[in-house]
Amino acid sequence: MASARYWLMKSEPESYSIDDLKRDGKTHWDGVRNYQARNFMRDDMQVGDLVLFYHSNAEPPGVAGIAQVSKKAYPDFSAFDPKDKHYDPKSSKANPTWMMVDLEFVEKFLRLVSLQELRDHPKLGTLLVLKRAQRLSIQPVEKAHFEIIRKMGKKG
DNA sequence: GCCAACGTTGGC
DNA sequence: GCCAACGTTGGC
Repeated sequence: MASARYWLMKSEPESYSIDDLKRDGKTHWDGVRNYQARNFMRDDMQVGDLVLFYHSNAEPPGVAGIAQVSKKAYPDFSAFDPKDKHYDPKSSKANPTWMMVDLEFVEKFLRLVSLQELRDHPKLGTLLVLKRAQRLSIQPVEKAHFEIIRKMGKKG
């Protein structure tokens, strides 16, 4: 079995925050409509992979906590529902275009680790989320970077 | 609210 | 297959 991977996944806290995940315990990550992000979920995510839960479009934006992949990729049923915001008529049940994974809550950081703090950290230079206009909603993260950010979130 | 950057669409 | 137009993301 390949070793666990680490990820960063963005969510707008107004639609789904780390507190929502804490309340729910787990959730399905529906609504991803970007091929690169889908491929990460479909091809690379394994049960047990750890995820930095990132609040985007927030004040301030940053990493709010940690989640864990609890179910491998399966068809995103929100694409089949004409009433759903993320409905995609090109995706059929017989041949689904879009996939999702399930995430379960692991921990909420003692404090939000802001995007600015990530930028200021000397060892996080290649972290993808720091790149200008990096819009990808699911990004791979190096283990060393994951550990640094987790530690930042555990300090007051 | 602005707008740069980027992915997708569709005309040719 | 090119590329302009368009829609979306997301920091500021």
